[in-house]
Amino acid sequence: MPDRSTFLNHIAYDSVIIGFSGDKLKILLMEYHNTGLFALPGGFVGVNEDLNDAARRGLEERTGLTHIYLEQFYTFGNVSRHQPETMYTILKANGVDDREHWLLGRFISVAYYALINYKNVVPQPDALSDSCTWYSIDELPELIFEHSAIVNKAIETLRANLDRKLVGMNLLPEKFTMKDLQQVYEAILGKKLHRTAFQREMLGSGMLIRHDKQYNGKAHKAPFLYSFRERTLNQTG
Amino acid sequence: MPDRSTFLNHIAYDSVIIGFSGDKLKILLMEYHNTGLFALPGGFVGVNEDLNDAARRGLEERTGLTHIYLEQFYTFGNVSRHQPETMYTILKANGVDDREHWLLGRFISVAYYALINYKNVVPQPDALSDSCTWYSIDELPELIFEHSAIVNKAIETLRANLDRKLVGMNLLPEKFTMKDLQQVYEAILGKKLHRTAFQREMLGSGMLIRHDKQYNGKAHKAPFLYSFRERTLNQTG
DNA sequence: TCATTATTGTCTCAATTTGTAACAATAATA
DNA sequence: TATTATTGTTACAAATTGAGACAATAATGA
Repeated sequence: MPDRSTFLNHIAYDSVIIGFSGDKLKILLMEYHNTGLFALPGGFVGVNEDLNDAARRGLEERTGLTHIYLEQFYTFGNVSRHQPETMYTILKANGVDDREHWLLGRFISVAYYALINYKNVVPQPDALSDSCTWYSIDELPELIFEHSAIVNKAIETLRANLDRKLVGMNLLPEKFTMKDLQQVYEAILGKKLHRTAFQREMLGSGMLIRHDKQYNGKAHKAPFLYSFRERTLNQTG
Repeated sequence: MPDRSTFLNHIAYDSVIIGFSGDKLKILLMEYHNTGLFALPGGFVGVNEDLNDAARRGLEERTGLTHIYLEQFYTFGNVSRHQPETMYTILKANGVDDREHWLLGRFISVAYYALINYKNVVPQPDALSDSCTWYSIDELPELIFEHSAIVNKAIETLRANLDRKLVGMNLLPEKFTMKDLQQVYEAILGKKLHRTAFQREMLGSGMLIRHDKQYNGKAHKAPFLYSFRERTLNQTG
């Protein structure tokens, strides 16, 4: 249980951890013990810890991965977010019955999104929650606080940032086909793209390296595998 | 002097208030009494106040304007930002000699930028400062905390958002010439644009309304005045 | 009154980029 | 060996962009 004296009061962070599988974006959600309440993974900022470091630490604790694309995108601070009853339910379900607990106060939440290759991840529930699982972006359960709004704004931001190239490379494995890459773009933009124009643009950008072909046992021409020329990570700050 | 009990501890906001005059971007800075210290205008969040409302309230107090384009763009929370000695200097210069004052604690700062027509503004110093003045973006004095980094990131964000059209309309008066508009774009992008291509793009976008000509007494063809088709304001949140 | 000056609005044309389709290449299969 | 389902490349029209030419003015001043 987080201790009041080691964290900055009134400040939290929440992370929208985004993965990609086949054709859909997925998000990591936590479910709290015996409550049926779902939330984004998040945490608090140590009194001697940089804000962005705190978010990164929390992400590592949750996913076990250390070098991850993480970007701060907005800070949520509406009074209506403050739902002490909900938080009290969670605390009580964890054996903490304290009406004066510091977590019942009002918190401002700094929101981040992370992009990861979801096959590499074994989600780790924290002390308060009993599951930490991937959910498809279009089949999310109801979330506590204003976490649904946070997810929506994360997707919106991701869309707007797609052209800055950093996105695809963090959602795919080291090597991938042109079709894989196009599916990532389509999942983010929510629309179909023209195959040959997409291929031309990607090849023309010079950001891809072509490798051997991938023989996948299907009855048609085998696609090339590609990787990104340089991995750019740790965009926080 | 802000009171501890009426504001959320550890949380502040700072605003980069951007105006445009002729050919340069300008920023509002405050100078604290008898200290020679410069800072961005900022403030704190009331215990029952939405974060974005707090920033807007502070902006109104500072400029006297009520309908202003205001956008949250990043939250700064590095430990190195915490400089209690600097804050103590400011407090002491204002007659507050209290080593335990709440403002000496560590603060996370949510940063906003605002776009305004700077001719409409009469800057209002607050209780702690004795001047609140426009400075050219390329002639800023040294700023306290990490306020210089905040300014840089604001300009960077503004540049990235320029294509979303909302920018120019908030930096110019109701009616303006095509040249005025081009100068705003050039000041933000930091580079010259091709006159006729710019004109074609702006006219083609359909976002401008053409009005009468402006006879400015110069020995050449008089330019048309334009206005934006719809004013879009209050983008916070 | 009339040429001069500085700037504006429009037009033209080439260069580049984009949208769309055609087509040949090729792994596996029957 | 023909068939099938893709993939990589090429081709070409359509649209956009870059850069300049040029005519249309407001004021000035001879």
